[in-house]
Amino acid sequence: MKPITIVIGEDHSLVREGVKRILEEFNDFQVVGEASNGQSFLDLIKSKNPEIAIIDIRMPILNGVEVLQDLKKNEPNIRTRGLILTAFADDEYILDAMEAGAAGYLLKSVEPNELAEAIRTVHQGESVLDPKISLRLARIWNEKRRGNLKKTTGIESLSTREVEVLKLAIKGLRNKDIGVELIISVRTVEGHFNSIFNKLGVSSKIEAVLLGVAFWHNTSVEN
Amino acid sequence: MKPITIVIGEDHSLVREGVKRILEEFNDFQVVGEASNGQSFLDLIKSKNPEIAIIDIRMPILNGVEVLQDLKKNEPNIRTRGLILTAFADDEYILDAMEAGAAGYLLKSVEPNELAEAIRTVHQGESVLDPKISLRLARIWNEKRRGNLKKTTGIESLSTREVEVLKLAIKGLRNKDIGVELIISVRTVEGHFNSIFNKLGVSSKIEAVLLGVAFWHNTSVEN
DNA sequence: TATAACATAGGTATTAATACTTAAAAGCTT
DNA sequence: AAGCTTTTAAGTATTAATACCTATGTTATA
Repeated sequence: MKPITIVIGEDHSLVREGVKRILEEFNDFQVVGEASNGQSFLDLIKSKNPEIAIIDIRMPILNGVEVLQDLKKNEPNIRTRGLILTAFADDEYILDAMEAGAAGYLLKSVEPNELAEAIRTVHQGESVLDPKISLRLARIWNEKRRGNLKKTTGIESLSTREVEVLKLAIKGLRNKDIGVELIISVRTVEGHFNSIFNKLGVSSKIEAVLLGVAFWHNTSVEN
Repeated sequence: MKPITIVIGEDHSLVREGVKRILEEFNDFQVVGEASNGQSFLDLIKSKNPEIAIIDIRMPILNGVEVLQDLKKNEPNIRTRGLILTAFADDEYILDAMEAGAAGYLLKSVEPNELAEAIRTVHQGESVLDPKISLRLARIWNEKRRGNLKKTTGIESLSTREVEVLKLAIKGLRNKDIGVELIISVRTVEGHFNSIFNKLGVSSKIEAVLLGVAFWHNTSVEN
């Protein structure tokens, strides 16, 4: 029986080497390459054409999602299946990764055996999603598909336009510039912020921005 | 020759198991235990009394620094040497960890051989510090010892009062409330922000707050 | 001791942001 | 078709923030 060929993209050497050793203990896997940044990882996948690519999202130069997007866009012949393996359950990344064609999304808290099972599942053409994040994904998924559904809490209750506005604020833009960016009036931007404040239960842009940052960045599942 | 006894505290199974396998390849190391949260890690150290404890900072229940602090405070007989191994170069943690008696501070981007060398060095009674963060630590160290020194870049160039002001802004307070909190006039707060803007090269509180958040929270060295 | 940075704060002027109201077209859901 | 949320945006009023400048006492450092 031929082993499943795997490449690993992960910028932390220790994690990368560790995962490699874990996988090598299973005799149906063969690690055929590893990379420590997104660009060289992309090159690696193109040259080795492995069956499975284990992808860390946070990598220098190109992140894991961008690697997947590039493959989807430019390399229709590459049939490597991407399995995201990350420390964070970052909502945006989850959705982007799935849309970019990721076959699975796992957290680094999975056990070695679970990882092995996930690889085999993905190799057989199915998808895997870490139970810890499937609920979260379901919510975003519905939101995106139906436009909007009954929201529950905070950031997730914002409309798409409100999210756009808030994200620009998180980049440091002031209302006027947000308006220019989105080609709408400052007054409209102000109006959006008014809704945002109400939905988030805050009363200043800074508070809203802080909630946004906490939600979209370093959202550890443990917290 | 007796191997060096090691325990590992790390909440991500995959990383924990990976590090364990890496260490087991060296015949002068012996992993005698592992834990996935701070509390059980603390218990493990007390019961196994290993020579080296490899500690992830971000763990559930108790974080790595708290584990070290507890040992220092309550267990003078435990002579385990703590080696911090983390994905982030979080300034506050670095300093706290060193003060709590950490014998070393490494990033997960070290190579397996470097980790092994670090363990041996620490075992011989010396300290190790990842080169990527030693510069940063030196700066904080001086700052803390001498009160304040010539700062160079960004956040680190802020005076203590300016840091206080900015941190309150990061909690979402507006200038008036920051003044109330610090018992100074709003005008003074404004003045401080003026200096902060100049030092950080920005022109709004939101930008300053964002820089502060990036600096004090999830400050990945790679970015 | 002299210089520099800090922390304090007021003056003045301008711009930005927030609060609240109203309104109208667009797109869904029921 | 009626009802709902979005997205757009203006009116009006008030508060907050930013940009300058000046000034004074303190503290630290060369």
